[in-house]
Amino acid sequence: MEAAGEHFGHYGYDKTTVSDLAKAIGFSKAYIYKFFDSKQAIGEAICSKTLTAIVVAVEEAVAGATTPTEKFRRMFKTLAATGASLFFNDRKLYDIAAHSAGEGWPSARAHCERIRQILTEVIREGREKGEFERKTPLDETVHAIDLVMQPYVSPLLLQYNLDAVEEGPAQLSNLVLRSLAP
Amino acid sequence: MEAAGEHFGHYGYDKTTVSDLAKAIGFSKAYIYKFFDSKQAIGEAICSKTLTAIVVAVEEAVAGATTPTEKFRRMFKTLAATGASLFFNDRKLYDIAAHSAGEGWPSARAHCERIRQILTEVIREGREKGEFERKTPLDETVHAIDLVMQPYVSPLLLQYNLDAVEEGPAQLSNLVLRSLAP
DNA sequence: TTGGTGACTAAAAACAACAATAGTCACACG
DNA sequence: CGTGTGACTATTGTTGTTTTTAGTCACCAA
Repeated sequence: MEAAGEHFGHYGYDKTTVSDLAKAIGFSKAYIYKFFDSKQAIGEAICSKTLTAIVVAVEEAVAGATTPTEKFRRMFKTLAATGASLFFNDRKLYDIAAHSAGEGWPSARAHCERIRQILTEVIREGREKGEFERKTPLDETVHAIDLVMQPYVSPLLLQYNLDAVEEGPAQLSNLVLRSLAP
Repeated sequence: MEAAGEHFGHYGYDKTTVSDLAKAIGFSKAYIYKFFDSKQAIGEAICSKTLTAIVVAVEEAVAGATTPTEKFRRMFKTLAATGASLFFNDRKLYDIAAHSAGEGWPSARAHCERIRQILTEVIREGREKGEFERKTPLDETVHAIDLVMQPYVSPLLLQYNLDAVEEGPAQLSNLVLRSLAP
């Protein structure tokens, strides 16, 4: 896993062979296939790791805020910022994540699902505290906001929205929060 | 232009040569270059034509509604529906439009600009009639809603949102309209 | 039985030789 | 002088060939 992170991050997914990985850890290629079903499985594993880092950053940002309103703002902002940072600083890893999202790999699906869960929790808390309106069905609200965030959640879409990564989330947060007003 | 529409729509941009176009209209290839600076220019021209059809459909949908609220709903829905229809029925033309958006050609930029203008007009009218809130600066409101619609406006992004093309616009319309409530 | 491998194959990538194409230009015709 | 073109080139795409590479398997050693 460590070696894979190194190599994928440095040379990219396509340019690193399973033999390279084997050599790096001093074992034979065949042995690697005792632990991973395929090269793609290795890719998914490190993709998961990468995306989990984003989720962790988002969770920390949310935990660091007090009101649900502020939690939502930070959540959205952090999501876009860490995603963009990944794009600019670890392009090779980003490309794997984008590919993963494009192919609908489980790792990418899980990531979207996690983000959605965090969002649901923030909204739920906001409703409980009376900060957000309660008329619209929770599912509907969450789903709509999820759609709004999608361009910044999915690595596949993020790359087309990099120019809006600074202002976009803030402005969209404002819009969403107006729609959540009781 | 007619021949280009035919050929691009049938065989795709890459697979039709400028010579094909010349042959189709009974002139030499060199003569075409008296009217167009490059093959890309021809592509942009028919791309413009394609995207204009979408704008026209949207304009008609807006004109057919009475209240600004309804105008916005129809605008969004029609935008996504005609875009998706282009994708499924004229895939080759869609691909040109997507490529155009990806490369930032003027034709695609102009299209986004037109959509934004229509949106601005709808919001402005809604504010005048007291249907929409007036506290938020108009520019900010429009820009944020524009960001929300982007995944359905840009052919480049639309292709990744085809699964949400049925429900998405309706749900996002609801969200946006809640945010516009006075 | 658990930890580990070299040797193999089918599929895919890299490459090189070749063909097709975008774009130009000097020039012909009325 | 306006309408139109064949012939040319640099570049891009295609095609067929050779190398790599993902993935398997029978087998070895402790």
